[in-house]
Amino acid sequence: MATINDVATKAGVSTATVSRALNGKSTVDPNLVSRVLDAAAELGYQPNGPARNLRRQETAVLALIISDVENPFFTSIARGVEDVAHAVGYSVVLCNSDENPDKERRYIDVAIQERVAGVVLSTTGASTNVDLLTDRGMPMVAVDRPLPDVAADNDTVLVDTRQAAKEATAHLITQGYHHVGCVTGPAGIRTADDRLAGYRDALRAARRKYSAKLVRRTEYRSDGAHQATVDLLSQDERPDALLVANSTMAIGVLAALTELGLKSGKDVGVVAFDDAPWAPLVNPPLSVVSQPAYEIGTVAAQLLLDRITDGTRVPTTTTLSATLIPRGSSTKH
Amino acid sequence: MATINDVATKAGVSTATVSRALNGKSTVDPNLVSRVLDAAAELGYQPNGPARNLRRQETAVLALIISDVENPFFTSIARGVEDVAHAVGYSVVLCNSDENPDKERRYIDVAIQERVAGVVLSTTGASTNVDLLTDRGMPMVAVDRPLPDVAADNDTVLVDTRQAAKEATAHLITQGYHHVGCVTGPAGIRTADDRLAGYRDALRAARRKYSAKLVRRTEYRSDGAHQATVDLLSQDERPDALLVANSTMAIGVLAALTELGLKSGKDVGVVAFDDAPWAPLVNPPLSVVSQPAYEIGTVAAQLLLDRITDGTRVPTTTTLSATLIPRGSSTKH
DNA sequence: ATGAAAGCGCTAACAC
DNA sequence: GTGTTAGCGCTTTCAT
Repeated sequence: MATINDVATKAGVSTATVSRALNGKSTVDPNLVSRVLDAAAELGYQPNGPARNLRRQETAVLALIISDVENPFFTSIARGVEDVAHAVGYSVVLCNSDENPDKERRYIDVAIQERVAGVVLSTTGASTNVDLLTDRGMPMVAVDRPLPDVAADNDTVLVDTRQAAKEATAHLITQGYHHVGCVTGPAGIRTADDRLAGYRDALRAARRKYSAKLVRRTEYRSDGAHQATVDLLSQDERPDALLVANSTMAIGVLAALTELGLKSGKDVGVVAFDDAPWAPLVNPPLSVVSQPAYEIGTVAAQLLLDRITDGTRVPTTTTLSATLIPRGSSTKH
Repeated sequence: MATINDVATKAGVSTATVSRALNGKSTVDPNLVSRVLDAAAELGYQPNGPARNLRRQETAVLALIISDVENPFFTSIARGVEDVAHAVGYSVVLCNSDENPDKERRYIDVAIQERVAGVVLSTTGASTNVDLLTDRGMPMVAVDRPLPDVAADNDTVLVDTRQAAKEATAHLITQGYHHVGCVTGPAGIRTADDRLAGYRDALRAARRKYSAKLVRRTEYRSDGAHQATVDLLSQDERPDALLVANSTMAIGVLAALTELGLKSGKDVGVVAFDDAPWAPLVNPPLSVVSQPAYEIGTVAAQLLLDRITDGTRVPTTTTLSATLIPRGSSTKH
């Protein structure tokens, strides 16, 4: 593969001149510039990234570590990050941690080793090595889920998911459901905990008693939620409505209801987090809590880029709000 | 950030020994090994990837260039690629070309510049620079869509989408629909063309006449399909069934039917490509052509890794088959 | 404005 | 088994 040396020889100039011409740095004689450009084109020259990065001690790539590429919420974040990054010449590498602390750890190592310019991280929260990042002053921003307190003191972009969960639950209560239950993610995952907390807030505000029997916690996955729903509804004390913590889970919940011969809305009120594209299509249409995922991505990317250029700026926490979109699945008729 | 030099000094050995100890190459005295490991741990040493890659002239990262991160079909492919790659210590960077030739071109450049070990590409097909890849012998495999003939002669993993489209259309005809229409992607995108071809095959086999009035081609997006559906159904000669080319489009089609007060299955038979997780949930459940997306990914990754280790192996084309899953949306009652 | 040369951090010959 | 050293391809002083 052609190197800068080949180009220099072909153009009859020094490598320094080639470098300058190609990067538009300092001033180079226009004649030489075009000679260099021609030579480069003829040789099909493509700069060697690793060499350049090694020398410059910097890269124009951001790492985005998320927990599930198959979840539309995270892919929307990804798009937001990408759009902002690309606009200023950065590339984004997407790393899928699969809600698995080991994979997350591994990707953090990769990010450090590849000396990426910064990372956007949605942490699983459990015993990871985020401190590796913070310790060496790697620019980074946490999204969707804050870092464990130890690390703290970094830019963060969150959604006020607790408040949203409270509103969604209150909505179900207002709609006349008497025993609202909750299907949320594993303990320790911040969003899962917050949604549960918001759910409890609403019960308290409405003077309903909280019962652990109406709550299930499982992986943020369809099948876990499916099982949990069957389980919840086969008890004596069964819920007549459910707050569901994300759209992947909602699929499992709705499938379970259908199997059990129950109609969402009429028999069991349902509100789920995340406005998946299919939510309006099911029958009845699914009521959702819509999170500004794309915006999370754009804001995070912007913060990250800012921090890369100015490492001293004081860390901020941005909290975006979610909106309840009531549809048929939260009305009895 | 600590370098190999710091570790060497701290451990009282040469950098070569550190390198050997850390990489498990050749044999190093066990005592020295542990001294090195301790020193490295104490310093929080993380190897410098670019430096290593520059020296080794190789990287353990694969690039996966797909056209839509938000499409479950592609994210399943991504998972397949990832799982195989990770098992052997490779990282995967996901690049979203957004069905945009410019972005695709740009990502191909990035892949070359970063000297990735290989690339898995689902090309938009239009005037791209894939030849840059093939010209310099970059290991690569095309998925979902073959490369333009010029480039050719590389590993390819496809789905027999034409055959599947034919079967799906035949199924609709068998179910008693008389005027089957088709909503597919833009001309030039191979999968879109093939699905249309399969549709025509089926019409021919059933001795139905083909009418351009029953066909619409739009972006592989929900809103395009929405518009197309409204358009198709507001003609005099209107279809009573539709073959839809992917699940993103299916969302638009189903939304349009609902708006028009039409019931899928009963009023308009529908079969869509890709078994999205929500497909069984809509009412009636959506009949689909299920493509083995995850398997496309695993096969492609395996082929790519093979080729990386043995550049001389003769290129193969693997064609996987899709399966029709009939559900309620393709029955009149 | 241009060239010579040093050096980023690492690995792999090559010596010993 | 270990150390010395050259050099991967590039950018960037430092001269001129």
